[in-house]
Amino acid sequence: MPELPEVETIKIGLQGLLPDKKITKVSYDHAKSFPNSWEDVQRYMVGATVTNVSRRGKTLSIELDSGYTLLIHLKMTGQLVFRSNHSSFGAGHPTDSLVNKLPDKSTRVIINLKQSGDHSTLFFNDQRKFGWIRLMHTPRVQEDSFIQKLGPEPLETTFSVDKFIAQLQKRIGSSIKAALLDQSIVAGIGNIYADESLWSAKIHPSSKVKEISQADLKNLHKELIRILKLSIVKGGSTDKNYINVEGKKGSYLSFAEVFRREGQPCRRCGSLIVKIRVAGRGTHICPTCQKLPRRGPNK
DNA sequence: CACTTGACCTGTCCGC
DNA sequence: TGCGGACAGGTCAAGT
Repeated sequence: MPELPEVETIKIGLQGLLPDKKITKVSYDHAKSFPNSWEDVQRYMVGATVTNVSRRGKTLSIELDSGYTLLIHLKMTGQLVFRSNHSSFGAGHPTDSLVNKLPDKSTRVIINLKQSGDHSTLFFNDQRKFGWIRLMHTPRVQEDSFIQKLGPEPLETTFSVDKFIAQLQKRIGSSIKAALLDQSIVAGIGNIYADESLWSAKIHPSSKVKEISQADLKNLHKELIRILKLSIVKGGSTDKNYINVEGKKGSYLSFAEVFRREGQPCRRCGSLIVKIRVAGRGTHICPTCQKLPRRGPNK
């Protein structure tokens, strides 16, 4: 579910909430959502204080002063929601807020926190159970195979056009959509931002990487960065499940040009947006703006 | 080897 | 209203 802008929004939220809070209790049952042993959780997590929160691609890290780190991937339906139990702590939440309904049947992990007398709770909810939290020794996070495979961060200044094009050479025969979704090419792009950036750059998602001109790839690089930044400003995209740490939805989708806009007019040319299937994923395009490079229909 | 397709889960929506 | 099937933003193993 969450892609880079959503995870970044969550990271920013947690950065303002978690550091200096001490973990007092951890409740969990589903082994796949949180595979660490009860003993390890007691030893390295309970009693530890949060020192930092960071993001790499779609992965979040919550660093603890015990020398351990919680590595978190939300996959499709994961949510991290924070609730302060201290009544004078801000205005609180509306009574019908999702925040007040937690825990619920999708809650996989509950982390209780404390800071100078103020109690709070971080809920990890995940309807489809694809997401995970892993407690690991901090020095080993960088060597973790999942983290190691990740490509460059698209919002870092070192992510140049040349870097982007060089990365894409690794998937030269794939469709550009499959290449964008490959986390080892560029970290953090998912279905929404792949579709949106390809529309902006007027590239058909089924185009093979090798068929796309340098000029178009250069443009795609620019549009991708622009869109990711814009989405972060808008608090990310909420299609069905995504909410931030306060339980609030993101607003980027109201700015989306193609994603979930099938049947509606393209804002550039007026043609109706259609939904097709590329790289096994639902894919939204403007059939007029995004033409396949020469040769007939795709596949 | 390069690339594509299911499987992992649960919930929802759509057509009959 | 009920039921079957398709589909959902991610990733990896298995398949071509």
